[in-house]
Amino acid sequence: MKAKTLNRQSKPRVTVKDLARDLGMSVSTVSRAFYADAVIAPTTREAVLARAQEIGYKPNPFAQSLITKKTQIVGMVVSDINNPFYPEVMTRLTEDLQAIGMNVMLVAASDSAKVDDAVRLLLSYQPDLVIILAASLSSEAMRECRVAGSPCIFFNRLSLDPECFGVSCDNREGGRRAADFLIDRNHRALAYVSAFPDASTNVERKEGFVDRAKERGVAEPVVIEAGRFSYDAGYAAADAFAALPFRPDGVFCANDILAIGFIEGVREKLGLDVPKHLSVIGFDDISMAHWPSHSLTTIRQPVDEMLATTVEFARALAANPEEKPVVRRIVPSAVIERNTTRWRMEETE
Amino acid sequence: MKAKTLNRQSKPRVTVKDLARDLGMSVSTVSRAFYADAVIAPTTREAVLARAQEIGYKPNPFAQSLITKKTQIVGMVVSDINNPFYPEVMTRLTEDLQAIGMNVMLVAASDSAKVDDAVRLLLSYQPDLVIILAASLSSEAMRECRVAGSPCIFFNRLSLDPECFGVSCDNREGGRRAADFLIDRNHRALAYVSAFPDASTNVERKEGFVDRAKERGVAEPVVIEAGRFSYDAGYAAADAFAALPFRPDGVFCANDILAIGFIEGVREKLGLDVPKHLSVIGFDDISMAHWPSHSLTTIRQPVDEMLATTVEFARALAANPEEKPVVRRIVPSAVIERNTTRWRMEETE
DNA sequence: CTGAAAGCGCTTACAG
DNA sequence: CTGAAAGCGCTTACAG
Repeated sequence: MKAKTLNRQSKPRVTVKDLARDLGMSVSTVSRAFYADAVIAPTTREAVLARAQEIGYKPNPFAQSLITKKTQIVGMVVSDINNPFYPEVMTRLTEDLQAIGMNVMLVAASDSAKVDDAVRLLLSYQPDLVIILAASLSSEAMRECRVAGSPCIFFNRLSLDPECFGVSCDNREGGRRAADFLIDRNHRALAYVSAFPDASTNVERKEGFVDRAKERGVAEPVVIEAGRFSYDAGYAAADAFAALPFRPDGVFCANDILAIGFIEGVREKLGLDVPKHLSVIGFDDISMAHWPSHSLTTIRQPVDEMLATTVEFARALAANPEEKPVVRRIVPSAVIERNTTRWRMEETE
Repeated sequence: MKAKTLNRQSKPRVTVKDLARDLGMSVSTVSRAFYADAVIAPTTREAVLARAQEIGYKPNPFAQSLITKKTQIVGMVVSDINNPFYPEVMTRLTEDLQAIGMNVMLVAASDSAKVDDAVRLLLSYQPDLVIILAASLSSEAMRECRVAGSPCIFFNRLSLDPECFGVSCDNREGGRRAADFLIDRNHRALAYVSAFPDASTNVERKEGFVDRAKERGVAEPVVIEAGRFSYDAGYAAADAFAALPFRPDGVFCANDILAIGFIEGVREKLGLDVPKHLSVIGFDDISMAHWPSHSLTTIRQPVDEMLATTVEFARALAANPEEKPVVRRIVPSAVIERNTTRWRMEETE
């Protein structure tokens, strides 16, 4: 319920009618000029488009979607903004989507409880699809998307729902590579610093890491629960690390920002040096990771491919909302070695 | 020009007609229930709203805006995503706007040349207003906004255009405080690390800093041109710093991310210690600034007030697009002292 | 206070 | 290939 207010005073927009009158054509013909596969004489189309350009006519998207039931709108749901990985993804995705004529309607929610409300608001605009970045959607909210006819794409963090599209990197493989990297360099006491326990990214990275360690015959990595993907959580996790009955020499953190916090916590609070006393690996390769003060060894997300895949899905869904859901996992880079890891001496066990 | 495609298959949405039939009322009456100041019997309204809730009816915003010429959409233009200050602002602003029933349409453009195109696309959705974060709009683009009847609010970085709203902190005052802080602590050789030369934020911070130094009778601060608001620009600026004929002992950087890059450049490349050899002050107080590894002395932006003011403007403009433009500057915090600054010894000059 | 009718700016069968 | 007409889902004078 909103207050009724005066109409906008600005100059009235130019409409199909205006353009049709100007050209001495019917509105139907003018309209057809804007649809690639409409039947219309090429020369007519050209004339219409040229004149439209001149007098600044563009079809009103609201009127269009009223009829076509297509909005060219993609909803984007964001919540975890602590992680610098997302702002970049968000803006690049937006740009790429704009390039194919889709507009992004942004929905933000600090805590996930509010995500559902936000999604509801979003759905009233009938987005052709919704992309979820770093947020989990309640199954209720997902049902609503389905009813509204807006398919979902989960980016990075995946959903259990088989009805949803997904794009992420192969986190399990990333975890395995982290394990191999450390084991190859003689690390034998491994630990995983775990973030949000329900996030697929966290779970898969952990599983890959732990499984591979077992396969290689190394003691099962200990898991430290940091609980979230954030600097503060990593910093706090240093305490749990200190409380361990032994000191791991190789630590894989759920992502970069967590690793950076962890390293600083370990240094400040425990007086330990990385990589002298322990090696630390992150995940993402955010730009901060290569800053000299961090110089973090990490695994790069295949962001370009992930973005391209998402846009591809978006395009397919815009054309046909009934498209069958698929989730694509893209293999990440090998470990990028910087200054938070090093070889361990061979030890007699 | 787009491809024509099949209509969405999903269940048809429930419309006013459905609800009216269900309630045995006219569509006019049903419609009126959703407008606070429409003439309608309170009991009728209640009945309509209750039933709408039950069967999941919500007015179609496209149909609504076709008539009211109001879209409840605010366009948000973003470009400088290197600066961690913006993601937070972006999401908080989005949340706050959602809370008053407005939806955010995001427009991103990596380089400012593309901003204009992006704005054009945005305008086809006739946003009730557009908020510009960290981007400059060409006067051409601003003219288009005016023609389209979408007023602009510049957030943080201001525009010269007197027709635009603006919300920022009092950057000049911030610059003065930085000068006072350093001078009070016996710094006598001051420098300013300048970012994007056209940004009002940069210009005003510099002017405040320089003016205040002069007022206090200290030698005019030297200006180092870093050119952009980014870590890399700050890191690179260390070279220009080294090339100076003397070594400043107090440096004020245009913002935090620049300061962090500068400090690291100075440490890594020149082997200087901050704050031992020189003090450095940033601007913004991004969350990174209080991380132990940076522990940056800085001036906090009054983000809460800036956000509140922006939302207030947005609300006013939604009610009346003819609202007279005003720019509001909010006084920033005093310098927040951390570990990149310290007292200088009294020197004989 | 309520309802019938016109109309917002478009697209799309349907005829020609 | 083009045009006249109906209709998308709403709101809002206008009558009553």
